[in-house]
This record gives sequence, C-alpha cells and structure tokens, in this order.
Amino acid sequence: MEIEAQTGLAGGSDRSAETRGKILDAAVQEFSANGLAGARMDQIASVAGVNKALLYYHFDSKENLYSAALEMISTKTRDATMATFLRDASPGERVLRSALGHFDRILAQTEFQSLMQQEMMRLHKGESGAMDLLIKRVFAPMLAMYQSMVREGIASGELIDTDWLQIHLASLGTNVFYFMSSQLWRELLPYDPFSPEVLAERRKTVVHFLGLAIFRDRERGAELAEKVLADTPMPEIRVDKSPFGVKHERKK
Amino acid sequence: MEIEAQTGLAGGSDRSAETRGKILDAAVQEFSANGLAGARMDQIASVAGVNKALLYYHFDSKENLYSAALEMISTKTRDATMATFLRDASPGERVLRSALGHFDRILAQTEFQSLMQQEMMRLHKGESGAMDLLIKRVFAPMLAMYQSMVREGIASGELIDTDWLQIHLASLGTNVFYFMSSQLWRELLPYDPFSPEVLAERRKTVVHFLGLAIFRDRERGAELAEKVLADTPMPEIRVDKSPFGVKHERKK
DNA sequence: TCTACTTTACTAACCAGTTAGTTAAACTGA
DNA sequence: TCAGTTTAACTAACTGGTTAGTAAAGTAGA
Repeated sequence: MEIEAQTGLAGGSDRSAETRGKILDAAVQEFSANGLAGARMDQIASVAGVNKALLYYHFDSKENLYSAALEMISTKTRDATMATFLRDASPGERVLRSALGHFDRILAQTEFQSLMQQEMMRLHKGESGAMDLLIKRVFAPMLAMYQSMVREGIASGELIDTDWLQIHLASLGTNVFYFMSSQLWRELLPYDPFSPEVLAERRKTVVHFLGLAIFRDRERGAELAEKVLADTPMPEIRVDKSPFGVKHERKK
Repeated sequence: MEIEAQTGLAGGSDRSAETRGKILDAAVQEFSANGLAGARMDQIASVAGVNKALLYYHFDSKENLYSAALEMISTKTRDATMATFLRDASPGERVLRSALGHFDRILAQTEFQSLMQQEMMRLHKGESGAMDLLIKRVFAPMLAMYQSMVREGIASGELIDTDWLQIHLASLGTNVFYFMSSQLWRELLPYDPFSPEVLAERRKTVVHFLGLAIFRDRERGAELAEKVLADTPMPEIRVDKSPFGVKHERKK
C-alpha cells in the first residue's frame, strides 16, 4: 500500500499523482487569489493544463478540491514552522526566531496567509469546512509547542511574566496585520513599503521591538535580536507581486 | 439646499431618507457577513423590509450600495477614533488609550473590522472600489495624527526610540489578529476566549503589555496602563455573536 | 484491457439587474 | 375645495448571463 492517497480521491499511479499535484498547485493559486466562492473551476483546469472534467474525476467537487489544497499547503507550513521551535537555543531566542520565521514565510509564500484569512471568515459564518482537521493536525501542535516554549522562558526568568498568548498574538499579529493591509500602506506611506530595503528594515524592527518588549533584561533582548537577525538572511521576494490571480467580472 | 444627499442617489424626502437608512443598515450587515461577491441583494432587501428593485432605485448598483455602506460605517469609526487622539494626556498615555479604544471598538461593532478585512483582500487584487476615498478621508488623517503622537512621545523621552509604525502595527495587529482568528482560539484554547471574564483579562493584558513594551520607564508604563484601564469600562458585548449573517448554499 | 485522461455538449441553479406597473402624497388651477 | 395631473416611492414578475457539475463516447499508453 502506498503512503499517499491522503488528499486525492481517485487512482494511485505515478502519473495520476503528478497530475493531482499540478491540479492542487493551480487550485492553491486560484483559491488564495479569489476565495472559495470566487474561484473558477475552469480557471483551475486551464492553469493546471487539464480538462475541467478531470478535476471532478480526481476530486469530487469544488469544496473537496478546496479542502485538499488547503491541507497540502498547511502541512507544508506546519513543518517549516515546527523546525524553528526545535532549534537548540534559549526559549527567548526561539521566540524571536519564530517571529522572524513567520515574517519570512509570509514574504516568501503569500498563499497560506491568504487562504487562512478567508478560512477565518468562513469559520465565523459557521461554514467550518476543512478547518476542523487543520486545527487538530496543524494548529494545535504548533500552539502547544509555542506555549511551553514561552512558559519555559518565563519560568527561567528570561522573559517578562505575562500571558504567553499575548506574546504569541503580538508577534504574529504585527506581521499578519502589516501584510494584510499592505495595499493600504502603499497608499498611506511616503515610501514603498515592499521594496527590499524597507522590508529588510521592517524585519529588523519587528525582531528588535520584540526583543525590547518581552525580555526581562532589555539589553539581552537587543543582543539576541541582533544575533538572530545576523544568522537569518531575508528570503528572495517573488517578483509576481501585485497582480496575483485573475479577476472574474460579469459582463454587462 | 439640504445637507444630506451624500450617500443616496435618489430623492430627498424624510420618508426616503429613512428607507435609505434601513437599506444601508441591512447592507452593512449582509456585506460584512458575506463580502461583496457573497452578499445577496435579495437578502438585503428582505432584511430591510423592502422590494429588491427599491435598492436599485435608491442606489444604482450592488457596488454603489456597497460603497455607500462602507462609507457610512467608516465615517462613524473615524470619528470615534479621532476622539481618543485628542484627549488631554501625555503621548504615551494616548497611545495606550487608542490601543484600548481599538480593542473596544472591535468588540462592540464587528462590522467595520470585517468589511476592512474584505476590502484589503479586494485591494490586493486591484479591485480598489471605494477604498481610494476612504484612504483620503478616513485613514490618512488618523495615521498622521498617530504618527505625530508617537514622535512626540519619543522626542520627550517617554517612549522607546523605535519606528512609530512598529508601535502602531503592534497595537492594532494584536487586536485584529485576535478577533480575526476568534473561531480558531475557540477550538484551540481550553477556555471560551469570548466570555466576558476572558475578554476583560485580554483587554488588561493588551494594555499592560504595551505599557511594558513601549515606555522607557517600564514602571511608568505599568502605572499608566493601570490608570487607563481604571477609567475606561469595557463595553457591553452584543449577544448576537456567532451566527452573524445567513449562509447561501447552492442546492444539489 | 485497464487506468488516466480528453472532448463536446448539456442542465439546473443562481442571481444581478430590468420592466412594466401600482400607490399615495403633493401640487395646480379654476 | 376638489377634480385633474405629476412625481417620488415602491412592487411583482421576469430576463439573461454565468457557472458548478454531469453524461457519454472516445483516445493513448503501459
């Protein structure tokens, strides 16, 4: 028995696995750009270079394909994140590293963030969809690890004595908010908030600020921030920035 | 000449103004719950208690109605926010107050936040829509005021010397992220993250954390946080929490 | 000969927007 | 003061474009 068959519903050959991969990639693109309702099955088929009927052959429905795409990208993201937590370093340093990793991951791959935002809004409306699974398999383990990391840091006296969730929210929230509102900053700030230079500066500021905010000894926080930044280069920014996805408009 | 006629497109009688108000309220509800694409004109009409054609009589199109609804609620929010900035207090205290005010505003009225989130995603896709106007009339003045407030605080030595934008992002980001992911926390945390007690605790933590993070003198930050919290009671939480909006499903 | 895939043509639903008409209040002039 | 006229506010029923999903028959490779 093979190891796959997690996401797809049909067949199991090499060829079909490859095709499913192409479809999933196209689906991630289309869904992250247009949302579940806004995405067009024809567009996904066209980008994947296959016939529309094939989407229904492999994944039974639009929702099914959506779930599969969501699961694929989430698993990827989880594995990348968990790696940060497991480094050999003090809890405080790992908190800084994970904040930086989060920043870089959003930079390098917008799709996950975009899909999550949409999924949050769907969850709000009670259309849980594929989220239940993700919560158990992706978010719960990540959060548990984060929690024990921060608690360890508080217990050892390295970090200030505050709610561990607050540190988590402050780290992630700042990044998510910045990228979420990116187009707003573009209009509001007198400089381009997504030029490589400005991004590098933001990255620094995020980590330094966190260093000043959460460490008992602010000087140590600043030093660690410096160290973490020094050995983590900023990822390449993808060039396909703004026009990401295709608009679908009704004709008049 | 009358003062109104800003949002609506037709007539100007008392009766029509009242009807337009009802339609706009219904529209805010439906659009914030379902997004521009997901909202149903039939549903808005039904909630407003009028015929669908009347929506087209008063506002020419779905997009037009959307813009009008967005503008109405944004103006409301801006006025509430500006009030915080203008209090007679030190810059640092006003920063704390505005963070708390932001938290409370999201609590008391989810619609604005929800609409903004959606509008951010549309902006990303280049469908700027009504946002250009809002940026000039709502966000630009708020941001300018915030910036000078923080800079004043840094200049006087009250606040740490960091990018003013970082303080802004950290304050707002934490709140936005918490409420955006509310349903996720509901599943992940061992307690209800939206019970009045937990919310009160979050509110405290947010302000205290900011006090510790941005003030040169941490003790002063803690004291000011205490003071600000003491004279700002938490708003009532609306009871119509989770099921906000109506789902639209295709029939099989 | 089976699995993976294509092609073409279709349907059923959905939903923004329109049309053609109704109601009632306000205005007009003799 | 009231019949006649206009106009703003509103409705019921329909139209037409769009799109998820299906059906059925066929092709290519291993």
